[in-house]
Amino acid sequence: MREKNTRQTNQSRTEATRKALIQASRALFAEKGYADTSTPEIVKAAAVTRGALYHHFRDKADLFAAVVRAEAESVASEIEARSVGARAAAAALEAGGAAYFGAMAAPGRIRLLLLDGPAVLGHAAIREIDAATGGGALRDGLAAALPETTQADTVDALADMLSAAFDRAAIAIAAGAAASAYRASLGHLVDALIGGAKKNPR
Amino acid sequence: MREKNTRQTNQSRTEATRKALIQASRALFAEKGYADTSTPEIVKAAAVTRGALYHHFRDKADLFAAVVRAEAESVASEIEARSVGARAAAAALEAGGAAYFGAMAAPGRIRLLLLDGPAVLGHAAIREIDAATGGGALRDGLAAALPETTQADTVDALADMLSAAFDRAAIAIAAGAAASAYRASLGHLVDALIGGAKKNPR
DNA sequence: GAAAAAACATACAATCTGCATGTGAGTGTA
DNA sequence: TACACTCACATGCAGATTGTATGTTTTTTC
Repeated sequence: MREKNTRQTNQSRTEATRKALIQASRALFAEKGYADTSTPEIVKAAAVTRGALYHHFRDKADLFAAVVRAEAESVASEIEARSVGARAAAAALEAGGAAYFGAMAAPGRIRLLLLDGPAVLGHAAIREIDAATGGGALRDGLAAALPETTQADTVDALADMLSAAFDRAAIAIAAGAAASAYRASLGHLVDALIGGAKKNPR
Repeated sequence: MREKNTRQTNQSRTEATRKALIQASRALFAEKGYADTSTPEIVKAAAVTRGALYHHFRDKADLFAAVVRAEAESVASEIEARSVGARAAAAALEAGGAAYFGAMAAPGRIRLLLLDGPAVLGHAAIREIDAATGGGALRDGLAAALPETTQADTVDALADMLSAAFDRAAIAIAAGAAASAYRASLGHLVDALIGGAKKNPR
């Protein structure tokens, strides 16, 4: 008589356990932050033991990294789904920006990706995750919008800083600032950037 | 026979203890990060007991907040000292930016102010600290450079995002990126912003 | 100069993290 | 299909950390 958990392949067991841990911890990390979320709490929510956690993940930070990676992928795919179309470069940038704000409005994302992520994993790691998921989109869009004579490292730097501006705007909006002011300023900024670059390429 | 610590006023005792704690913990927080710095470690470096720490500060985060405040004040005063002169608005922004990069090059500042600060104290608290120290300078400089018709909340948003761009540039440079590319792009961006705004105010 | 308050000092309870060690369910192999 | 072996957990433990509760020693006040 072994009705429940009849027969399982090792792979499916692993997948189920990892998924349970990532989902449960994502909710807790998002709600209370990394530091205030304990591993006993996580495994309780995931209906798993601490042994399982430390079998699949090196430590608490490693589990957190998996959560952040998954979240970054979700954001990237949401943006991609929402910003199809938009042929012209400037319009594409605006559409991508709007999609980004929409995606970052999901509860907990700002804390996961913009607050705890950099502090726990380091800026370099976050940068890598971002590059591996949807990070290149902004850079490519910007490169398309700027004159071809623009140097590659200038585009990189510009894309990086523009990305930071987007992040800050998302934070401000989430904190209650007027979204309209930030959206307007951002459009303002992108227009100026593209327009200015066209007459004064470096 | 009590030759050392002859006679002390309460105020001087408090000042000395707080200073010792803030200085010692600043070094440790900067080097190893907030999470990896323990209070026993801090009080040992400060030659003080944990009792003293918890007498003067509510908890570890409260001490950290004091460190961050002091650091923000240092940055603000350094920038102010370095960027005197520079009358024209655009030039003042450039000078202020250069001074900011210089100040943020001091070891540990990026971690304190841009990584652990927001994660431990929250974005709102960091924002407040920034506003209380040198945060207004960029906003004022930008307001002077933009046409007077620009709406106030647009200036605020623009200043906020520009500040984020500066922060990101400082992080990238500290991580080994080419400072020249970021400086050039930033000048590029500021010029475009001011130029573009003049012909297309919102 | 005694009482009150401030500035510590010490001890303790509650957690938390990572690891070491033990156990049973899959898997490869002959 | 039996047997060794690996993988996926489960449990218990050691060390460390945080905040607090409770003394003790200086200052300060009356």
